[in-house]
Amino acid sequence: MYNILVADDEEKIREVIKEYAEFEGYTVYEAENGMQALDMVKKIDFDLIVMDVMMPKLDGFSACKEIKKIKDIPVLMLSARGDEYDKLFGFEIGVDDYVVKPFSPKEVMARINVIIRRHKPSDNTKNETLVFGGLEIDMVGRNVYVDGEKVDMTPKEYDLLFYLVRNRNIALSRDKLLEDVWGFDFFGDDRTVDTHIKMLRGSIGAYRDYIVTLRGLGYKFEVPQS
Amino acid sequence: MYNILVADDEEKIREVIKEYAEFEGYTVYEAENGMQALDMVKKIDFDLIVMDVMMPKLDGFSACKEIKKIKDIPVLMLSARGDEYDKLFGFEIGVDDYVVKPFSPKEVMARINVIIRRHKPSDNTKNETLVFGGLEIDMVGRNVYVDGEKVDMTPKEYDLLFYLVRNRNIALSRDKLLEDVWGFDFFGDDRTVDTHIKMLRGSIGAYRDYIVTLRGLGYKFEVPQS
DNA sequence: AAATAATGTGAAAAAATTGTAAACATTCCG
DNA sequence: CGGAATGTTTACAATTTTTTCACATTATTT
Repeated sequence: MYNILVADDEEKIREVIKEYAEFEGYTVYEAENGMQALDMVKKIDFDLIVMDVMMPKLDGFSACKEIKKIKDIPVLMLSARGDEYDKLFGFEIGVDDYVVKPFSPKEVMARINVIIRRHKPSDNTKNETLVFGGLEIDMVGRNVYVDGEKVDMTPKEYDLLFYLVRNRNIALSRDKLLEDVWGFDFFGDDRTVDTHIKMLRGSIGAYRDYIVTLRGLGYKFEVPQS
Repeated sequence: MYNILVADDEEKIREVIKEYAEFEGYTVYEAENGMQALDMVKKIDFDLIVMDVMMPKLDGFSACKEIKKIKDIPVLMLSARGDEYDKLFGFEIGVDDYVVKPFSPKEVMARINVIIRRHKPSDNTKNETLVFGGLEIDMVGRNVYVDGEKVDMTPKEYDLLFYLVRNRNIALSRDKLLEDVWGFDFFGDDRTVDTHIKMLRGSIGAYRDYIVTLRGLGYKFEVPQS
């Protein structure tokens, strides 16, 4: 019924959680590190990810950050220590809950149940398409309609548009866009953003000026008044 | 903006949470026991309830159960022990999160923020706008309105205005302005500031004298008392 | 009131930013 | 493997913005 991904480099930990979760009817997948988790997220739709902070290749926090860019999947973080800074940082980047090792499997399961129960109903709200005049945006289905006509775009265009729309009415610098849409590991040129904005504007045709240029800064999505 | 109810029989606990929460902009109400909390829930719409398990008259779990019958308000439970049984029971009756005493106020605040953010999906539609008479300033969206009319400005004008407004009622020397708005690496003329003040005053038209000249010093933003 | 100093203003010169297209690089697929 | 699609960089023109500077105006001091 529900798919769970358990990402931890310790096999024992994965085993324990898997056992408990499968007993409660979840389908459990495993990943050994953050990178692997990230790859799996791209392919499979998980309902929850249980992730260790300390993992080789890509640590839990970074993996979480990247995952949140792709899909809105709740994350339950496991940590070896109850370090408060870790916790605070985790909550900031969108971790939904936090369990300190050594943990009781029962508690972890209780928290998993709470998170899933809470996350599911909100799906109803998320399915809606945002409508800005003749520009309709369905982020879940990755569809964009211009005057009722569906338009195809490149992946980056979708990502960029969705990010702009999610953060509409907010001034976004090129750096911010690069960091959040491209990823922390992008070391390219500022102007790449401009090129994609150009293409995106081309794709949304008549609504091209919903994407406002903020000279000396970057861009923002804003529906013009009246 | 958000209303929080803190229910605990220990005044000290209530105080601490109240202090932290008010600092973050929440409106905090207090209840000394479960029964009082229940009564208040009937009258006031809270966005979150922080509740102790051990309370006179009506304990936290029972109060939570009763409250959930009336309204769907998220509950963050405080408990003296880290008793696993308590936790499991709490999650079952709809407790959203669980913090064990003694807790760190910062962690509690982080959890409060997470729960509220999750329950009320952020509304990006409107930004906080500072209003000075007919001069409205939305720094997040980089918008400035003069008598309801949106005005376009150059990057430096925005930066300068925002800086002046952020530091309103404070005398700012040209050097200070150059250092903070232009950057430490600007090696130009003092008078550059004057030119930009001139342009800025032009842009905000009727409200031009909200930017006050301080002879021999620099400038400041100050709304004149009629 | 005259002299002095500081600020306001307009316009030209200098600098920076952005839109765009095209070249180049990379990834994705069959 | 090879071609198509996508992504990135680069170059350049058009435009906007910033800075400077000369002079006007205003305020302050003597």
